Amino acid sequence: MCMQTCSTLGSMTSGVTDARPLQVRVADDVRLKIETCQWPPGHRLPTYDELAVMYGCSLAVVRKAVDLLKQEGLIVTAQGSGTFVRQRAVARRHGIERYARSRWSTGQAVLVAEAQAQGRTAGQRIRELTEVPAPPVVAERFSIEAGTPVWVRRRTTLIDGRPNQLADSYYELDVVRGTRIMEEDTGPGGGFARLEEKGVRLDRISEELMARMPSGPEVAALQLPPGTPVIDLTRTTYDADGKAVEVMVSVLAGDMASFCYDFPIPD
Amino acid sequence: MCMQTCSTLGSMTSGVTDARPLQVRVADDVRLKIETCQWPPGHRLPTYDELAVMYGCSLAVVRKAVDLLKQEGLIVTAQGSGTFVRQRAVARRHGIERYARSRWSTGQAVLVAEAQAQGRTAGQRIRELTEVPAPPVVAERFSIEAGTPVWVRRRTTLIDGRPNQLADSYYELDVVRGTRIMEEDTGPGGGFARLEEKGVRLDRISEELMARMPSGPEVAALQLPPGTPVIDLTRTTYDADGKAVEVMVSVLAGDMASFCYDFPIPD
DNA sequence: TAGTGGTCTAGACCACTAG
DNA sequence: TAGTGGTCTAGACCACTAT
Repeated sequence: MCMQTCSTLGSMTSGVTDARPLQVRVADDVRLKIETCQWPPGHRLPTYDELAVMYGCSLAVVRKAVDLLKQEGLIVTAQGSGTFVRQRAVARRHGIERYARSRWSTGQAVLVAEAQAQGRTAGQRIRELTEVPAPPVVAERFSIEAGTPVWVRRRTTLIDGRPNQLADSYYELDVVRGTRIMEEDTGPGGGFARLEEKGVRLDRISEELMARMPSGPEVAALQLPPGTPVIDLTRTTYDADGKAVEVMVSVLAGDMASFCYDFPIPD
Repeated sequence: MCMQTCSTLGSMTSGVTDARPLQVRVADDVRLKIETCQWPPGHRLPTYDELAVMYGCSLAVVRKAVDLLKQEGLIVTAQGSGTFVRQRAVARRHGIERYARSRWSTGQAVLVAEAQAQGRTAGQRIRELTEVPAPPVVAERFSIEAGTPVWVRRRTTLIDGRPNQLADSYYELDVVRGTRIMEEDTGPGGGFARLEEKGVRLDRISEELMARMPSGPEVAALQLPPGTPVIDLTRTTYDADGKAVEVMVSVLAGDMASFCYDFPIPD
């Protein structure tokens, strides 16, 4: 195999200290090869040993450089098998049409309807159904005292079998008492349909989004590849009187989510 | 100083291999201390040497653990000074009211109006004003052939002096020809005001968001702390005929951005 | 079994910050 | 100047994958 040293890494031979760290220069060079498709998606990179020879550095430096590119989400490593240029996951689009009343009022839950529209399969696993003291974020939106008992429905949603969201839906107790929202299976149309059955007229939704890096446990729960951020999404649903009836606090895998909002220019 | 070994890291003494990597256990323990505010924001962590003694491991393992927490955005390191629990930056909220016609039609640019409303100062630096072949994403939204010449206005926006967004606004040539959108200073009310002056009636906006990790150059341009994701935001502005008149492709620092959308439940 | 990536050690030296 | 975090080396051993 052709294995030649790369002489493009700036002043590596001289002892001058005006260059960036070796690991960064190595990472830059590899990134360039990937971005120019010299190493296309799915391509197997040279082994650590080979890279060390190519760039004339130690294994530890190669590891650091590979770590940097993993953090950027550019490559993935597979123990015993190799290092590969990452195939970007196709993100699922979240448009506001997923909340269309015509769908859930006819028995199709939001999650399932949206997945079907995009040719995917949806699933969910209930993690917990219980009464808890309202966390500050939730209390604020319900305009109640933090710590007031509220009902929470914690679930993990799955797309094509892969967990993609940790979603906790909060309700005031008297809103859900006696409804199937307190049960594992909420029935046709999901929670929204149950609320309207009870006489609550759902009117508006407010969504707030932020991006951040996942914690260790979130990486595990969502099976996140390295270098994948998460989206914190807080969704508040209001009734016709402007009263919040559901607050959903969720964490989504960033590589599987894209959001789309379409709105008229406000006056 | 009280410096005792931590015995909470699972089976560290036994040679059994059923535990997670040392660096992960160390990171977990430190994360716990931070989350429980035993080490509050701004607190200086023990030095690498001290941590190595505390956890009974080598310096390299401590470095790895610290790297993990840096990636999570939980801590920051300062060479020569120490390691500190990160103070979360207060994110700027982006609500759709920032596009209100009443503001820019009276001479206040969107960027400035939004910053002022939140008690911050806004600024911008024009990086480039030129004609380019339309990138695929842009061409698609304009419904033109990719590669067709379009006008682009590349700028870096600043909030409180820190760069927070790389924004490239694209226009079809005959839309901007002869307007101040082709100049550095677009004048009062910004590009939106100039378009309406020309007889274009702006009607709707569509925003698409995705989160990802920044590339090396983006980290530099946006001065991103480690462990900070970016938001890819593509904004398309349509006129009353449903024709796209501006496509803005931008990259925002994730730790300074939060988005809020409020909409009626669709039928 | 050979070869891959992952974990871990011990230690040298440099760059930066603070007193 | 002392002490901090950052870079880098050399090498041992383990866990996993392919053949």
